[in-house]
Formats: sequence, structure tokens, C-alpha cells
Amino acid sequence: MSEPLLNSVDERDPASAEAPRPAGSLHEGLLVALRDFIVEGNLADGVRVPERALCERFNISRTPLREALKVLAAEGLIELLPNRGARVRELSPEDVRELFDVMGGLEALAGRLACEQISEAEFAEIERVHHEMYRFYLRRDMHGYFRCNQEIHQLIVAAAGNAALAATYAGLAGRIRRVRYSANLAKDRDRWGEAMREHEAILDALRRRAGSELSDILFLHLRNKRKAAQASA
Amino acid sequence: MSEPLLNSVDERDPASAEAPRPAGSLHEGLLVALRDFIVEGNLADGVRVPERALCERFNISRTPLREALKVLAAEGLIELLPNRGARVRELSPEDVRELFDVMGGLEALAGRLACEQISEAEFAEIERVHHEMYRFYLRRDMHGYFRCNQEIHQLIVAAAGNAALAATYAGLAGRIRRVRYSANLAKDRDRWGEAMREHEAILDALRRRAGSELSDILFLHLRNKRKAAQASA
DNA sequence: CTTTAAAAAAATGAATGCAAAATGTTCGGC
DNA sequence: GCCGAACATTTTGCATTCATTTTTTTAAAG
Repeated sequence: MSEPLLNSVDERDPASAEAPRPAGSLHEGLLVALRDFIVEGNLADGVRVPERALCERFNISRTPLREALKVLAAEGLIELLPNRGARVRELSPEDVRELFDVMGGLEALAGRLACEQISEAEFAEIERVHHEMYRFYLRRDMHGYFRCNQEIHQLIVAAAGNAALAATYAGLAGRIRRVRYSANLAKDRDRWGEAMREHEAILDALRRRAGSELSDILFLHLRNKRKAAQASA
Repeated sequence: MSEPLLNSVDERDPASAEAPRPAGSLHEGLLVALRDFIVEGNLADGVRVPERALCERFNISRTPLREALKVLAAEGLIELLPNRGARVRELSPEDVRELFDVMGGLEALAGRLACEQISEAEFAEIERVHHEMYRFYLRRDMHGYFRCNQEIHQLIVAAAGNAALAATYAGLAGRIRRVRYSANLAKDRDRWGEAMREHEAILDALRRRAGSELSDILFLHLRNKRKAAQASA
């Protein structure tokens, strides 16, 4: 077995390896490619990742690869054991709990800031997606619901107009991306309805520009999401 | 001029360069040393930083240095221009505003979480430092006041019992460390008194384990702190 | 047959080398 | 004297190489 690390990527297709490297410096493109590669689950959890294999996978030498690994380690996506290489960081239930709470705190902040300066157009867009999500809810279309749900939260963060917040949020979102979708609402119809009601409250508070209130609702909404995710895990 | 980059560090004393590199891998120690080096303001803002100079400064080759630079760039402390080296990232007033708000959001979260699970011992410790701070306030000892103030906020974050939160908070704190102390309360006696009252409210809400309320107070407290910092700038 | 110790192989951490890009300098033209 | 182009120097980006540590293989002893 020459490629024990690669699960789903077709090695015979070089496009998938070289396409996500646009221009700029090799390092930057590689960083994005490697991050996606890891987030998409191409590396098994906790398994040691030899640098050589990744070098061959991305057709680069070890120097830029190691630079990228250091950055990803700083981001918390992988961990670097001294003299023992890198491994994808496994998220314990405790880690997930913590990350969800921090995401909740950041969304609470986003809601508060959004109330201060959201434009009518931005609010209208959120409202539109909200109603679209509601239609998915009525049709019990979980996939569509999820997409809208994600988009709403993303729009709220964007409406906060704070690049530092958006960057921090994106960093955490990347770390829990793999477990995030495990909040299987289909298994828990009550929770789904509850989530929908929470979203109604979110929209309502945002409409009234009630910052503190929206902040509370968003945090608790994430907290409930976390509980649902952990219950189904 | 052989060392145009170094402002205040005495080149003849090698201890300051090599002491902060404990054991472990060279990279990790270097990362800490470099971060401190930058945060302490040894590199002028916006000035281009040749790798060679830093290599000589820390007595290492370019490879680990470049790895460290990539990490620091990911942290937002410096920025890497393609083929043009690194420069210390200048924080615009807008950047500072954003970072303060995110810190406020994280402290708000910390307060909320602390209310959920702070121990009596932890609360007692915060209360103790609070009273110590109050004594500094009465004596108009700004230095002592600041130290206690920092410690209280740090204790609240610690009491949240969330490592991910603490790490995120620490990352942001490092980025604004240089401007944080510019909130010169001595110039604004009213603001100082107001801050002290806010701290009373913080302690009170924490005592009552009033999460949402404490969350609000902490965010607004940081917001006011930011305004004071920007007014004095 | 299991366990352990030594040696071989491989992987990591760091230094050096090399090509490309950027910066600085000099020389020529106006 | 000022501006612009060609050249030299410096610096960056990446590959390669070297040394050390770790892992695996191998073999021998119990």
C-alpha cells in the first residue's frame, strides 16, 4: 500500500491536487489545499502523517509543507509531536463542548454588533433566507434547512462588520466542521421545532435591534445545538 | 549600523536572546521568543524585516525562522508580503476597534460561563483582587490598579474553564497588547470612577451568578475601555 | 516460542544551496 | 542636473542535504 493516508482522493487525477493551488506563493496555496484536505477528512484521526507522503501528494518539497504544518498546528487543526510528526487532532467531547461555546460567544457578539449597524438590505436578505429555511422545515428537507441555517449564521456574522470577528469565527468553524453536521435533527423532531422557534426569536430580536437580547438568544441557540450534537454522537 | 532593527535590546547580552529558548524543539522556543520580541516592540511598525537579521539575532538558520514567521503571520501579528518579506502589522484605529469588540465578546462569554461553574474559592480570589484594586483606586495608584484590573479579567476567563476560549482570548490579547495600555485613565478621572463602578457591577453580577447580565456588563465595560483608549490616542 | 537487544531503516529538525524576484546602484541619455 | 534603463547586489522561496531521533527489523538468548 503506497498511499495508506489517502481515503477518497483519486491519486490518478492530478487535477484535484494541483487545481486548488492558484497563483501567489506556493506556501499560501498549499496551506489552503492542505487545510481543505484535512477538513474534508482525508486523513484519519489520530493517525501519524508522514511528511513524505504529503510531499508526494502535493508535489512539493518538505520545506513549504512543514511551514504549512506549523501554521495548521497553530490553528489547532493538527498537533505536532516532537520528533514524531503530525497527527490530525482528535476532538474529545470536551473539546467540542468548548468550541461550541466559543462559537456561541462569537455569534452572540455578532448578533449584538449586527444590531448596531445592520442595513435594511442586509436584514432583508437574512429574512429572505429565514423564510426559505422555514419552507425547508415544513417540507422536512434537512439538507436544504441546514444550508439556510448555515447561511443565516454566516450572514449575521457578516452583518457585524468586524473582520477580526469573522476571521476568528472562521477559524473555529473550520476546526469543528467535521462534527458540526452530526447534530442530526431528524432524530429529534422536538429539537428541530425548537430550533425553528429559536430562529424566529433571532429574527425578531434582530428586527427590533435588541442587541443584548439577540446576544442571549444566539448563545443559547448554539448551546442547544451543541447539546443536540452531543446527544446524537 | 549593523542592527537597524533592534531598538532597546542590548546586543552584547546574549542571555536575552537565548534564555527564552528553554528546551523542546528549536522551533517552539523560537516562536515564543520571536513573538515576545515583536510584542515588546523591538521591531518598528511597518518596517520591512529581513530574515537574515533575525537569524543572526537568534542564532538560527532561516528554515526554523521562516516557519515561525508563517505562524506569526497566521496569528495576525505580522504580515507576509509575497517576495517582499515580513513586516510588523500596523493596527489601524479600525483594527483596534474590532479587536476590542472581539475581546469584549469573549469576556462576555467568559463571564457567562464563569457564572455557570465558578467555585467559591475562585470567586473569593476575584473578590480579593477586586478589593485590592479598589484600594489602588482610592490611592490613585494607576500602575497597581492596572495590574489588578488585568488580573481580574484574566481570572474571569480562567474561571470559565474553557481552554479554547482562553487560547483565543490570549491570541487576541497578544495582538493588541501594545495599544492596550494606552487607555490612560489618569487623563480622565470620570472614566476611572465609571470603570470602578462597572467593576463593582461585574462582581455583583458574578456573585449572583447572573450570566446574561454579567455578559452584558463585561461587553459594555470593554466597549467603554476601548472608547477611552481611542480618545487618548 | 516469547522477549529483548542491537543494528538497519526511516522520519524528523535544521542548515545549506540554488534559482527567481526584488531592491539598489551606476551609467547613459536628455 | 534630472530621469530612465541596464547591471549588480540583496532577499526571498523552495529544494536538497546533513545530523539526530525514532521506528522497524533482525537476531540471539532465555
